[in-house]
Amino acid sequence: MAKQQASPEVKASGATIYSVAERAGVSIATVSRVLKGGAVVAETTRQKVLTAVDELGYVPLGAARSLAVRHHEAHGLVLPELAGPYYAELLMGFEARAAELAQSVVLVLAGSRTDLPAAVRQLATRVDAIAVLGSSAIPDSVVRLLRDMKPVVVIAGEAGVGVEAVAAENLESARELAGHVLDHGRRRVLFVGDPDSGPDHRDRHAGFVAAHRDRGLEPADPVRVAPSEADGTAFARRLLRGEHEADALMCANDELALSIMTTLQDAGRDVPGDLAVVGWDDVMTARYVRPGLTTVRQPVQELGALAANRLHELVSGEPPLGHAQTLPTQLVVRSSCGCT
Amino acid sequence: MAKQQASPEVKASGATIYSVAERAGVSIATVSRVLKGGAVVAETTRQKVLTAVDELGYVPLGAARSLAVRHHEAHGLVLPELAGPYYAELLMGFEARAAELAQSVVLVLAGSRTDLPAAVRQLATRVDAIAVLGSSAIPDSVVRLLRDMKPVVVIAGEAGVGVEAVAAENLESARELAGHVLDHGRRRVLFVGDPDSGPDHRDRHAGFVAAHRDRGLEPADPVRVAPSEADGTAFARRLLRGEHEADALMCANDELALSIMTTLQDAGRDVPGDLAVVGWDDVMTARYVRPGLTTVRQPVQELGALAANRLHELVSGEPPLGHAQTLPTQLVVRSSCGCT
DNA sequence: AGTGGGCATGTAAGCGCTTACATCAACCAG
DNA sequence: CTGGTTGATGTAAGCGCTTACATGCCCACT
Repeated sequence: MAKQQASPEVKASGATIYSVAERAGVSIATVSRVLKGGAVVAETTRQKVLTAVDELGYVPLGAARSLAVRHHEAHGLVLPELAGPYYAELLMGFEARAAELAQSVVLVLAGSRTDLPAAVRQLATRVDAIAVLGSSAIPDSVVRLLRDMKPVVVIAGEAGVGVEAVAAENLESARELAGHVLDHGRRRVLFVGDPDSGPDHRDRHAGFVAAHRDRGLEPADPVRVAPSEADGTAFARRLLRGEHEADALMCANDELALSIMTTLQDAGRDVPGDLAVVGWDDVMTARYVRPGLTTVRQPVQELGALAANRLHELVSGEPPLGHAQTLPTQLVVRSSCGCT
Repeated sequence: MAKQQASPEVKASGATIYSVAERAGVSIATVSRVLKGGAVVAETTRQKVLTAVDELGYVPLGAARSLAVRHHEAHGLVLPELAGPYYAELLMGFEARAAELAQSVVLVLAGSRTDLPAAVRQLATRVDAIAVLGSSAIPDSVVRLLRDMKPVVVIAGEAGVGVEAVAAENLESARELAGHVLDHGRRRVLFVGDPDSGPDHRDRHAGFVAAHRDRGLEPADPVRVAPSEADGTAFARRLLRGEHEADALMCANDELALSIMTTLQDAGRDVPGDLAVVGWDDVMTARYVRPGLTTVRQPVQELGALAANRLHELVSGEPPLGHAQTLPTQLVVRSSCGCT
């Protein structure tokens, strides 16, 4: 019988640092050193180890390493869902920055969990720090829960004791946007969206109010509508039925604005002639519809990256910031507001 | 001096199963049992433990558990990026199913990695199985690498030795879509997209060819264009300059179709009068543009869920399927194809 | 030749869990 | 009473890594 030989087709595993060490004829410490790199190892030894790793198809067990070094090298991210471009972009920015920092990202979508507290509790078990989206879809209680387990940063939400926040600017840009609409001569502009659905939308509404006050005008009460296509369409129908009076709509996000605008157009209304419509987010569709949707662009990816970055700094022991970090936004004027 | 007492404001950690056991006056085995549930523990003991857990703010260390039980209870997912709704939806479906199966999901975006092989190698270190998107953005070498480390399923890609595949149907629906366009009387239809950018687009092109052959027609050569907005716009400009001749375009995806369609319209061309345009994916914008974009809807979320499911079955020791699993798609006829 | 200092490697002690097995008390049947 | 059950808990052996420290070797000096 010839000497035994590992068949290369075998799906690996079973190989541990011990089997590698044995095959290479060295100690496990040496294997660990060559795998990690950076330590002094003789070149010939290194080669022997690398060969053994290869032949055995050795894949280190992350859990063992994590246990030994006592951290996970992973960040958690909790988002409501991924419909629409906003969260996806946020996630891209987050993941990209996390990758640079050599952190894995483990994702939890609140929408698909029947037991969110349990899900985040279990998330906390396997990451070093967690970013959460500040949204009504993610109750405060969850943030509090997280907070005394791991470092937490809230995205587009509010800072609190033990919780940092990063956000895009809302109030001033909303004030600017609403002002822009009012300066077109519109006098009955409605805020469509729910100021209570999160600090983000609350601030947009606050800007809406401020712009009116700036001009000595009295703002109308907000029309409370969930920020989704379906709810936008439903609102548009009510508008068509005459249940609301308006010459302009400032919507809490683009999905709302777009669904409303097209529903009105399909019913023969002229936008912006009869009614101006503006949104928030600058989603892809905003530049494809006619008239182009006037909206506000947020640096969403940067926001995600910033969150990942703060998480890492927090984990690395940097002191928590007392205040929220805010990123500037940009008014994108197209034609739906009445501009030509 | 009064007895020492833990302040509740302290950010936890440091607490281990040992400290909990000590505080509760039991052994670590008992703590483990109550935390895991399902084992016989006296009610009074359970309460003592729970109280101690609470007071100490104990968060179990996932790595330690993983090491002891010898699996991660996590699935990896490798996607090219997250721009556009396709991948985001896929991810949603994947995450939702993974959640049901109590698996964490750790995400790797190829786009943000300078060293993808290293990234996936390190991913393999911390998950039990991995789903990869079959795309030219993710080289085959990466899939092969993964394959002899962990169970792998390729999404919208090809099965191979040791690699399962799940996909949405492409060929027949493409044949149907192309046939639909041809049956409108169009005789010079161009396939816009790159058949080599992945099995998905390759099959769509194959369907395009088949539909021509079905009718005794000779298909034009594909116009090789990357499936993105920018490349679509560039192609549209070439078309306007007369560099291509066509009365219909079958685009590899909606982003391409939409950017081409609006560029043509902005230049005064009539769609579908002068030129019919159809896409693939049924993104949100497809129903907002005028004319509505005729396209094909894929069950993207289900595809993600299916992948997560197979991963779990594979991990649980079920035998690999020899063939790819295919989900049906649905032709969505609007007006851009020439229908009224 | 003797000695000290690097360099390369090995030894072994954890890291914080799970779990098979051992123990022990309480109880019941004989 | 005694021995066998049963139920609740404890004991201790890993799981596969990292890393502080110990060891041993080779060589340059004196």
